[in-house]
Amino acid sequence: MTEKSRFDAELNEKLATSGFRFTAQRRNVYNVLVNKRDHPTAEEVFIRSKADMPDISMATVYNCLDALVKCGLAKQVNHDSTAKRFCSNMQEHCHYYCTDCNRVFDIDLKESPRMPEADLPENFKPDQIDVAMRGRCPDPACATAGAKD
Amino acid sequence: MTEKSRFDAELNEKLATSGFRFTAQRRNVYNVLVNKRDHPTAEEVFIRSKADMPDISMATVYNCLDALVKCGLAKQVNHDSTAKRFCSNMQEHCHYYCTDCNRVFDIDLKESPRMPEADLPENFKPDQIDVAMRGRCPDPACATAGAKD
DNA sequence: CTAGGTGCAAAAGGTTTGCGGTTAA
DNA sequence: TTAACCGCAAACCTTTTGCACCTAG
Repeated sequence: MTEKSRFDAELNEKLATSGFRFTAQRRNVYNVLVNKRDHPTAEEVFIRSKADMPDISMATVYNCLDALVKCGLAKQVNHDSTAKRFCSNMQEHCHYYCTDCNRVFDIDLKESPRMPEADLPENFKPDQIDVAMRGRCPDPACATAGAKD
Repeated sequence: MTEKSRFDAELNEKLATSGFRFTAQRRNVYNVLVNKRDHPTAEEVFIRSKADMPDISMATVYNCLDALVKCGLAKQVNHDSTAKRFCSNMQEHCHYYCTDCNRVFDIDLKESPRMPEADLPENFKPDQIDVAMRGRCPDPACATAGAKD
């Protein structure tokens, strides 16, 4: 099986499991997310998708992103900004938001984030714990940006 | 000093420190945030503010919320939904998002969230770590909502 | 064949901006 | 006195929706 057909087969299976059809647009959008994992906004996905598929529409990009989130191939990332961003890294990780350049970085975790039972009021039982960090990133332009604040 | 004038004095000082003026609208908006700490959206703040100040405008509510965030009296909370929410609890705490009723709960932390140096790539130095949890809240309508999913 | 997906255009949130008048300091 | 702030309305940006056509299964 070629690399390309394996990509398609895996995407197809995940989509089908959640009752979604496999379409060229969904493959294209998923491909965009996987190829450059920089947490693009829907608009950025739209622009990149048009490179391979000039007639794709914004509404379809939203539809595709929604389907990918629902079938477990992508996650929404909620930044401070208004537009939602998308992440195709489904491994356990957390996000580092650069307060200077606004980029979002994936940070792998060596241990799962834990929330001691003792800290939780009775009957709060989280399914999921997200850790987000804010600070400057190592890019020299940001790391040395102190003066301009 | 009465309770009311102490509230005003503290607000005034925080605003002044960041170069903002003390206005009746800002007092009103801050009062709304402090009185009911349920993480309202800008629109909800607008509605509640109008109870005491019927002529306040939406643009002013945004301006006031922005000033309060900038002078350290409130924080933005980024939910999954589109509208930003606001939190006047400035103590270290984390947020629990009920996946059923969408309410946001403050959870106090007994120890600070920590991120072992070892987990961070070189030169990432977070100023702030946010922990968010998702799951059902203890409200009976949510806690027993499994069937309808 | 047909339910689900697509493209388009219009509408619906949510937030920001420009401007003339008002006000805190 | 005057820079900052207010209210209003229009603009802007992001996301959703309605509809006629198309296509995967």
